[in-house]
Amino acid sequence: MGSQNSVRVRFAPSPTGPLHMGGVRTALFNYLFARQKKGAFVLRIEDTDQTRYVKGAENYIIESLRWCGLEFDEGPVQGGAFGPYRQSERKEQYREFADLLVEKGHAYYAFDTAEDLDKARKEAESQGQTFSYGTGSRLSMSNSLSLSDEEVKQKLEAGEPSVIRFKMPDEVVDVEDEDMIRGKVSFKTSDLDDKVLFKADGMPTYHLANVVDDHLMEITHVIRGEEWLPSMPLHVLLYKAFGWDKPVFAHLPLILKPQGKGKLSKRDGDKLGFPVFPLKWTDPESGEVAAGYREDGYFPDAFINMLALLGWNPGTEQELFSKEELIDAFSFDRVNKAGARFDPEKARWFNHQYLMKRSDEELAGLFGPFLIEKGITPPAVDFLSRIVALVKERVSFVHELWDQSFFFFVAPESYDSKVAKKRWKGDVPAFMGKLAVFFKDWNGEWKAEALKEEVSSMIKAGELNFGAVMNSLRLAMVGGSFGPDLFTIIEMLGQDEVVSRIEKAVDELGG
RNA sequence: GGUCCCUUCGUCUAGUGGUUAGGACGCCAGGUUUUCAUCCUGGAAACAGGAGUUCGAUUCUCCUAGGGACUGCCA
Repeated sequence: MGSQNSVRVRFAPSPTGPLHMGGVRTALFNYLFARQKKGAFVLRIEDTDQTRYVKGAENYIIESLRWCGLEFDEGPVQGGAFGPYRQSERKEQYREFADLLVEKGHAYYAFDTAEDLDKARKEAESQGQTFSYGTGSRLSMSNSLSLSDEEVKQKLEAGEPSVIRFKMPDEVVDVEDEDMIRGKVSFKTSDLDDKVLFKADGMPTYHLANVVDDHLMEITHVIRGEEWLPSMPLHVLLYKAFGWDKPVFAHLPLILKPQGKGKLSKRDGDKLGFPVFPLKWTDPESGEVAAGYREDGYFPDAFINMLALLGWNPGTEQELFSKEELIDAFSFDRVNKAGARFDPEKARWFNHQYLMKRSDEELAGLFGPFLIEKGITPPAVDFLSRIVALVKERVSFVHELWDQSFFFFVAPESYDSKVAKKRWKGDVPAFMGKLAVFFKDWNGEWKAEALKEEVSSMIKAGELNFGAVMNSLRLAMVGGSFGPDLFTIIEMLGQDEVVSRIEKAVDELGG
């Protein structure tokens, strides 16, 4: 076992495309556990299937985890004492372990072609059954158990393609394991088949590679998705066959789609308009683009917080957790067994909470590029920060700041007709003209409070409807019935701009 | 079909034999606000069904139903 029993966990994705948010959550739970136990978090790339390799996927995975703030201690980029960290680079070692199993009588060679297997499956299917390569059928297939030693030797020497299969015990035994999340889980070997461990192309399958590497890398806890639960007994048997200590397993519940049946997929995101991937991904083959949380404006800590609460809860009413708090509070016995439906609305809410926590200065800095995109030169940081402070509680994303604050940068181009119809009538238009003059002639300090006081007394003196005037004035300033405190806007806009906007409104809406 | 896993408000969930079944998101209503948003208050909303065990089941057991995963020389 590992030196001084320290915890070592790994996240072992396959570089077959962008990392799904479910994968990110798996990485997160591994990370939280490792950090809490002062252990190591390892990234291992499971690229034993050359046919499914997708260019850029590994990079994407690494960048995604970095964006999420899940830094690992060992991995393909920075290396470590247990490298290499790509299975393709560990290729040589697997054959010898597979052979070892054959020697020990726990595995055997099989020569059946893909066509043979296909045929067997179809045949079984036509009889309403499912073909299983295992104790009941292996003697009727082509392998080192059914063939004579001579035949086997001949085939092997002739270089005939062959795979190595695990030999399930002939006697029925119960394979049990204590899962950190599910407790006791048990399978009967009679229900299991002889899985391929080593492929004809010279590469191991996931099952062999994962067990060998987890052992060699001294992984103490295997934390992975529930989709691996059915192969748990095979892995347990593999550890036993090798005579190795097995790690502790934890199978995480799945993340389900917001509506309908099944697990969350890319299609759900397209359909309901939310990302399924941490980062934007452009498929190198088709050029198809998939949205990412980062590009959609989510903060990484909000994303992580939301993910952590999907399947785990602290048992208290706290919902907002920093990464450090998560590390501290996380526990497998508070991870749910049932799959969790993803709720895009709540994801939004999390982001809103995190946006509110950000300082105005930081948000102003993030807002700048959006202004430039609109052709506006961002004002000084302290001024932009004041604007952000006024509107940030109305948005969930930085990019939404524009819709709530555009009027600080440009005069409204149109006026909400419903508001105009309701407010801009009677004595109001004429009064607006007076207001323009009033503001123009104002000699005092240009401050919200003083201006408000003056305008209020003017309204009273003229016996006008307070709401109608205020809303009309707002209409002139922002173009509608929204936005922060009116006189704060007026103060920030400045005397000339305010006068010009009122004149423009009188011009367009009538005076 | 087979194997395994799962089942509390629409959703995420608390609950570990006796609770008015709690919180959050969303939704609705009222209040605050010159508007909108925030905020505050309130509201509707759940133990899948059936048998047991028990003085008493959301909680324990079994069955049924439903959901999910797996069932590749993919991971």
